[in-house]
Amino acid sequence: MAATEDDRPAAPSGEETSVLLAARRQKLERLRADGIEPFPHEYDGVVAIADVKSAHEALQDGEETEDVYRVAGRLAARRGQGKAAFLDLVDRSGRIQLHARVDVLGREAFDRLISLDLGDLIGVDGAIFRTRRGELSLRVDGWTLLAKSLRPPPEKHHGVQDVELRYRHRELDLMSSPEARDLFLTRARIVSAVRRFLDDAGFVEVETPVLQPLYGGANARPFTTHHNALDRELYLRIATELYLKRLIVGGLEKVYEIGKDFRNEGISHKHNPEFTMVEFYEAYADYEDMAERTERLVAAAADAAGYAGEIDLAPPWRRETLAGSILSRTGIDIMAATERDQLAAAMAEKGLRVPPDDTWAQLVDELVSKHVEPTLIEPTFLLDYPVELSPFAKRHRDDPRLVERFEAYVNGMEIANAFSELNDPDEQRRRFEQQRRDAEAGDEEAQPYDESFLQALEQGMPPTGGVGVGIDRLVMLLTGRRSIREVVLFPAMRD
RNA sequence: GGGCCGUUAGCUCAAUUGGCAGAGCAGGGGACUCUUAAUCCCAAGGUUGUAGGUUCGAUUCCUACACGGCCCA
Repeated sequence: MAATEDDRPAAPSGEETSVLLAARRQKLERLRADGIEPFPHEYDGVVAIADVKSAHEALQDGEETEDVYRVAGRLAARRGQGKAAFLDLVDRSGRIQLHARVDVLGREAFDRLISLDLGDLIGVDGAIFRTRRGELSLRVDGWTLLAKSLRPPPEKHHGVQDVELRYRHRELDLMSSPEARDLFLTRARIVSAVRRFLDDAGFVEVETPVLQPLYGGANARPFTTHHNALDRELYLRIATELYLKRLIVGGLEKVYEIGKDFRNEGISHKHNPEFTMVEFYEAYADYEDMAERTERLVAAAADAAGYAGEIDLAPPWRRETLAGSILSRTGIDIMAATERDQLAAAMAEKGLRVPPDDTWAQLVDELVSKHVEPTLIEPTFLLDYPVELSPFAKRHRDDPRLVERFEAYVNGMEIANAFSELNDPDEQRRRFEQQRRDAEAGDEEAQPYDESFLQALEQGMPPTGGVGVGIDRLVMLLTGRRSIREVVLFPAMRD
């Protein structure tokens, strides 16, 4: 009968889409009806697929063994031949081909195996062999359903391509993309390497508050939240700096923290509102010492990541003063043009854009980010910042207009920031007062006045060097990714 | 915040000037004991991001919005 407008089924809706889901649910119910538990509790003795394969690389084409293994993972593909079938099983370490044969398994177990859905999780006992075509495979002697999958997996060959879907449902990206799995395993190795490097150097890992009565330690706006029982506002930290320095006051001497900071600012390829930072502080050290530690830490992380990029990260890195870098790129001497209008005039003379409301410090920042940063491809320390830009850094021993501070740049991107830490409490108090004036003048990123921190400094803090390294950016650098969202498992997304 | 691009089946992608919205994978039925993007046969799968507008007719043109990407600030 020819279909006409009138016999067409009613316009399909969400229910129609769920034909695929209904088929899987039906299989689930069938399994239960047949007395098979679709979600068993355990499966002991599993071996990584990569280990199974590497132990038998020497097998000849067509050679069979009775070396049996137990593997487990997700069913990724199926190629049936009627009374035999090949299936691909994927675990975190890799993929292995399974060979299911009715004469080995018996009719029932065989039929049940090949009627599984792609995406189902199974465990397999079997003997390793190499097919006549040369692929290491496992002959399925027995198998167990470990978890029924009730949703179809991503496309078998292309995986998830839609960027939005990859970010919102990273599990789909991970299950379908070995590259995605490798990336996040590499990220984990980088974090481990950072921790190991600092542990080995005698640093103590600590944890300081994420929820803070007062935020500080960076120029950024915070997220605020509310504590119900205390009925008060709390802030999510923007940095760990001030608490870590209190631990230096307390005598822990070398401390570090790896954790999330939260900054209430725009999202870009270099910025996620929550990001991972390692900060480490070392008593009796200055910023020069910290520069050496930083370049060695990054080299250690690069080694752990198997970094093979074009940029040479081996120490020692290039060192350049901030003022010198601006002078060489633009011909403007910020140490000569020390007044706001002087600098603005110098910039105008060179034909550079001058944001009319910017302060002297903001103009310097503008010059650096526009004209210097993009040129810093090889790893470079920019040294000696204007005091106005650095409320927690100690004055430069040779020039009172500067502080002893560096930012480390690689591939045009800032990856670290460090100071000889300001430990004179009276000087710190004056800096806070300046910040308060900046805030009153409308600077939303100015530091709040932190009396508690000042009291800590008054107890006496040894000369100290401190560094913060952005872990996400380090991972970007070491894995060659252009967006922070690629290296964060679940990046911030709009609803 | 501005500009450009994108959004079509569960997934990956097509669709001529504005003229019946297609394919591959996955899923359903069947054949197949060395396949590997397995193959072959059959059937099914759609509110084309959302809301409007123009038109006899819109996936296609226009407006707004949402989400995402790239570039700029």
